[in-house]
Amino acid sequence: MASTRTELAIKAGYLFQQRGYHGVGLSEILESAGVPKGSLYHHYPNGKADLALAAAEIAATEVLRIIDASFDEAATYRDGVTTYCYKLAKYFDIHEGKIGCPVSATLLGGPDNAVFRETLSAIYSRWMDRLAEHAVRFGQSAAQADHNARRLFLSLEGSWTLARARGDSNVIRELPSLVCEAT
Amino acid sequence: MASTRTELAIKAGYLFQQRGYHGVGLSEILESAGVPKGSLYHHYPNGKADLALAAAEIAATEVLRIIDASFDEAATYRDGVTTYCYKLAKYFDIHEGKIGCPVSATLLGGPDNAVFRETLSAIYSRWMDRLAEHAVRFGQSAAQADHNARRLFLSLEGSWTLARARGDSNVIRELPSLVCEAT
DNA sequence: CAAATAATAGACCGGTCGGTCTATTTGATA
DNA sequence: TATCAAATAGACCGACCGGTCTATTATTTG
Repeated sequence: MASTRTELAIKAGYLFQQRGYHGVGLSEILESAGVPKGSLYHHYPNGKADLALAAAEIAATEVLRIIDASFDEAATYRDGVTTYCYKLAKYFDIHEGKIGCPVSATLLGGPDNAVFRETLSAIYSRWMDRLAEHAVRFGQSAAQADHNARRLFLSLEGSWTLARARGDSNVIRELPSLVCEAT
Repeated sequence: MASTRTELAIKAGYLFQQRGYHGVGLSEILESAGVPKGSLYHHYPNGKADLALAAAEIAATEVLRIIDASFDEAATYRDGVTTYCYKLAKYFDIHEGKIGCPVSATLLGGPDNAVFRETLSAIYSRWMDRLAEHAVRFGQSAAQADHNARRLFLSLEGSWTLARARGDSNVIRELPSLVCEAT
């Protein structure tokens, strides 16, 4: 098992993704991670807010990892997009369709804090930049790559929401044909 | 002023859209609407949950109205999309960039309730269907129309999220060039 | 081994949560 | 005007919230 500190952030992350920052109480997080309250405030002196930022950071990095894994093994840009969407759909299913974008529920639902919004904005930019890098690697111009990265990202955010509402991950799997021009 | 019942739902809606179902307390809703607690439970016997459903329904209808207003006065499908996005961006600005999709924060952030998810799913379908109807009206085939409606809807949901994170409504205004093929 | 530090453990606190309940006021109807 | 339901008003409740604090146990380090 990961360190207590990491374990807390991961478990808190799952819960935040399901029911939002204010929808989850500390007691539930603590119980889910099997950790007493003293440990939480030892590792995260600012409590819930710290924990949410850490959880978002971990989730954001995990998504970057998935992006790389998807595009590194791809033959074309569209292949990468397809693999990426399938991996995310699988992730969605594993969590019983109760989970949305790994960071938006945590950070947008949180306190009206500027730090939260800026962190979220930075994470989104990181994702889009990475997607664009891969697009460039497959021969797209910088402008094309940015265009396609943003298009994919925005649609994906929407798909996550629609998938949760419908309880159906296929919405995510259908994305490639929606965002990529017909071959 | 609208009836107490409607006023409550509207004000509650704005607050839910900003901070999610669990992020807003009854006391704040009551204060915002200038209504005592007794009235709330008179008009909405099931309390907060009822109120959220009513708020979502009102917001959903308002969006349909905006869709119609945008496409009815348009010369082409793309014109309609552009007007639609501009209207929504303006709505976003009016509320100081603190507001997201008028229904997702309210219903997805709410109780883990099946009714909430089904209501949300139905609202989304209504929006996409209406968008597709207008697309057909501009000469698109049923398949094209569905494709474009879903593409617009998903990107728009994403744009709302990104706009909130960045505090910038231009993300929404840039949508038409992102989701419509180059003219 | 001794001392210091890190980490765990959980009792406890004031405040706020959503919800209930009784009382009063308002407005329609006879 | 008398009656009755609709609506308003807000005191009150137990539960839970995030957070603080002290005590104890592990772990490192001299």
